[in-house]
Amino acid sequence: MKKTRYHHGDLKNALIQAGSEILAEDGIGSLSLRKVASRVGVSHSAPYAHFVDKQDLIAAISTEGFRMLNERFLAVGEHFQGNPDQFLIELAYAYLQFATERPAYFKLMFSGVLEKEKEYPEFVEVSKQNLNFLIHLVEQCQSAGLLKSGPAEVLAVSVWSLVHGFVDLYMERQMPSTVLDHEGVQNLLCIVLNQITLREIRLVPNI
Amino acid sequence: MKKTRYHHGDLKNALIQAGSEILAEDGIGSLSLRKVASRVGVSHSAPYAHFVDKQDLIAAISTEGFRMLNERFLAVGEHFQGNPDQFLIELAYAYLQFATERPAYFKLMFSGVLEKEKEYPEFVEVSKQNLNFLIHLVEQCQSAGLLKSGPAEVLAVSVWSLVHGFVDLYMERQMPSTVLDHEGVQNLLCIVLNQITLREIRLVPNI
DNA sequence: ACCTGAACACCGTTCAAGT
DNA sequence: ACCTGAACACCGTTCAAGT
Repeated sequence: MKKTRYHHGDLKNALIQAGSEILAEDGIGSLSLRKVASRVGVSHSAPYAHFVDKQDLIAAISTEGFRMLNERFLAVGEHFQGNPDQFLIELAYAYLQFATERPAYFKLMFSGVLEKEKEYPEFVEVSKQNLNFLIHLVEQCQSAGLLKSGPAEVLAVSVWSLVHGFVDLYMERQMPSTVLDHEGVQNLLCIVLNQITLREIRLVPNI
Repeated sequence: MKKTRYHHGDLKNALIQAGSEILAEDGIGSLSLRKVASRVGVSHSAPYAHFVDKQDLIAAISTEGFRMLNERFLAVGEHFQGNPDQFLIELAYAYLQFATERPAYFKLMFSGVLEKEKEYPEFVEVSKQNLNFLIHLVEQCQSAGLLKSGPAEVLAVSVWSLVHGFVDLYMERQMPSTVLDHEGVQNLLCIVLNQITLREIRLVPNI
């Protein structure tokens, strides 16, 4: 809020915000420290008072992305409580939706731009939250007879692999157009998801 | 072979080769046109006689990567002819192995570094070959009763999504260490793969 | 046809200096 | 404590000029 002050007040968050905007507008290739700095109206070296690195800024933006994905997961969770069939398909759909609506974020988060993620505790923390939510969801699907029994953690990894792989290949335009044109993305995602379910699940239009 | 000539002879391939080497040695962040040029001993503007862009060079290197992956697939195919159970697990393992042995290549190929892949016909061609091989393999697994029946193309997309997602998340260090330490990567990949098989398949040590 | 060298507009990062 | 400006070593890309 309080901008154009000579000490600015909250430059760190302003830089993260500006970085997110540049990412959304012009893609990952245009995300430079100097551009971020100039967008908030500070000198190109000002960011170094708040981030040790470009990597450090990227870690913050990436963490923000995982937080956004997390929010979508939680929204799905709250909306479909006690209906595991819908749970799984809506979670997958939320994943796909996030990727298509915020492609640059998705790319930043899952394309190894951030080199040493283990060194950023906030990043590790929010990643862990995402996985824990997924494990919890898998457990509910298991007790509803929708998924195989067995260690929920392992099954969560399977579900995540399938959904992430599908969405990633879709974003990379590696999905064969023959199949995409015929089925549509959402429908295809549903069919793919059914490879690991015990009962057939169906796509519902509303969220 | 004929180097240090003033017209060089085969600069285009030499640049691709040098780019591959830099990629393998120092990672994707160090891959610059200028460095590639200096490695083969030409001026920094010489590459522009053979590539319109940095993207153009990246397309060539990326295509090279898909060709390498293709070769590994074919090797698996030749080795395990008529044994669909081994087919599937070995294919997944080959995918994982390629990613771990050539992480920079894997990242380059599947991280959206190449912006408009559709504009590079060789890239499109080799991608198509990969998918066709996978479809063919899925058909064999289907007739052996290892995979669900149904359109092989759709199932191929499912298999690929699962394997790619697993390997990608593993490379991004998003796999929970709890499960990784307990199972081991290859074993976990096998367990994950079993989520889509009708019969249980097991990991075999040799390739 | 293929390559060079200077030039331009960008980068990330550092550091002495200012408030 | 927070920010600026000059400086350095890098980029991608262009273009007139050389062979």
